[in-house]
Amino acid sequence: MASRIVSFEKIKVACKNCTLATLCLPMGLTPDDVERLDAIVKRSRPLQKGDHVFRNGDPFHNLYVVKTGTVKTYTESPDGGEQVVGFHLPGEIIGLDAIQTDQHGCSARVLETSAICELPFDNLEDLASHIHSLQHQLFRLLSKEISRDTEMLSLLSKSTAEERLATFLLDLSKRHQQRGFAANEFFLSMSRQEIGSYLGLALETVSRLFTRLQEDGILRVERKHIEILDRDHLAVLAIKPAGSRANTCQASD
Amino acid sequence: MASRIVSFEKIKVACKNCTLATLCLPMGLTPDDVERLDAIVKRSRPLQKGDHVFRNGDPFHNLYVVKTGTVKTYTESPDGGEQVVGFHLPGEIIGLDAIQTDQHGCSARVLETSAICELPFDNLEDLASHIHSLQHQLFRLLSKEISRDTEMLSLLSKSTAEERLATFLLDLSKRHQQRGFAANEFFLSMSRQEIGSYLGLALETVSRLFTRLQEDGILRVERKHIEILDRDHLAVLAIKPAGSRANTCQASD
DNA sequence: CGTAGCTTTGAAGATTTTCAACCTTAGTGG
DNA sequence: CCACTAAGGTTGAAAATCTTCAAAGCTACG
Repeated sequence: MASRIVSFEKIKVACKNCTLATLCLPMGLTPDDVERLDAIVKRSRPLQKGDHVFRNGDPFHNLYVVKTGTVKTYTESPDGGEQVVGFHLPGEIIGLDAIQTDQHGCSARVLETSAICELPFDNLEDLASHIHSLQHQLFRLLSKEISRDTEMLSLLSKSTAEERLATFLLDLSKRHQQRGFAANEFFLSMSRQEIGSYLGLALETVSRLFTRLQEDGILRVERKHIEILDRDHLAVLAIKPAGSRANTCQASD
Repeated sequence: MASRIVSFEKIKVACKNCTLATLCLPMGLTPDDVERLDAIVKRSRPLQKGDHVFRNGDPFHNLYVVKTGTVKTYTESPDGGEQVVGFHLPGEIIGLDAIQTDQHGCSARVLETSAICELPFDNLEDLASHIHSLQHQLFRLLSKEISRDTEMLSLLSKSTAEERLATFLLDLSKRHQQRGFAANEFFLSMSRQEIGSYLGLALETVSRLFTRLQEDGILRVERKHIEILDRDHLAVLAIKPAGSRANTCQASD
């Protein structure tokens, strides 16, 4: 009983191997459990820019953890165009939407050379039914993804182009920071077009906004390199755009 | 072993009591399991139009199953406005996004007199770690919610007002049908404003679109009563709006 | 019957998209 | 080493869609 809960440090070490920080950091796992979790993780070869992690329609076997690099997930329009539905940074898990159908409902492609780990879901499920805290952690993980999507949804249905881009940049910044990178300076691994697709804007609109934010002294933009100069100002734009265009209902009571 | 898997019929009967068709129908549960599942469900009193199921910030204890009626979930803007993030029909489960934070991240209010069941999540989790198929079903449930959100996200970032409304109506229609109601004729329990908020459109735009779809012979609209007259045409609008405004990327390979 | 709330409709205004041209960067091959 | 090309990015002007503001109509409910 005394050593039932392993220290965070030990978990971190164990997880450094499996890149499962996301999964196992906040749990109380025994060393034994960690070992078993570690045993089911497969490290895949590094993927090159443009390679697919999985494609829409592929049978579902694994969840994937982004170890390094960036992954975009997207759906295809009937006319062959891509609709970006997410960008995924190191430590994030993708493929969660496929559990339901046993088929991947979108495609995932790496935006730069990336390392991706595989998590065979059947094994994970088995393990979860033995390790209660792992089960709980998985529920939380799925729930978190739902929260993220809901937030994004709320963003897209409410806001102006400016608010969308500001929110997008702050979100990216936060995620970089959580992963131990600089909060106010980072590289965009995606193109203006991909950002536009994700935010529901034309690529020209994205470009113009970058220019404007730079003119206003809020950002420094140099192609894909972004520096946030005035974070507070950016945060204001993210909440209330210049001319507040309100699609919200006034409370009815 | 012979009677390990209970028949669908028996499950249906058991579930009629607890409105858990969504949860237990596709599973292989023993009669014993069903009983245990049934035992943790609490039937709440009927809620009146405008009552809250839960509010943003409430501590998370239960998931909720809509038994009859309609529920809207929404977040509040700083300025007091409401941003609708979902409409929920009988058989659907709400509160899934709160697992992660132990707090509800949005509010839920019924749009008409509704019956809502409570599912204490702690109990559900305990049960899931004993019943493997229940665990699996819960994972699927959460995954499905993610898929739904992703689809919605894809819709909002891509499309024109017309495409959004057409998709919205087809989605509602499908969900009505799945629940055994008429597919081409139903009542909207939400206002134009709420639809607009959900779809990211001004309420006037929604109203105008209803008028136009009626003029085109695609719908019959009479306040909240909707009849779909030309489903195929509506489906075309949902995929490719009149003047295809494309925020999609052309595939780069 | 009258008021309150929702819906419809019109016209003006704003934001965003589209089309088009041009610029920049990086990579390739002569 | 330089010119050339392709891809991505920027910028401008016109066009379209959607929102906003305003007013009037309809329904329901007390």
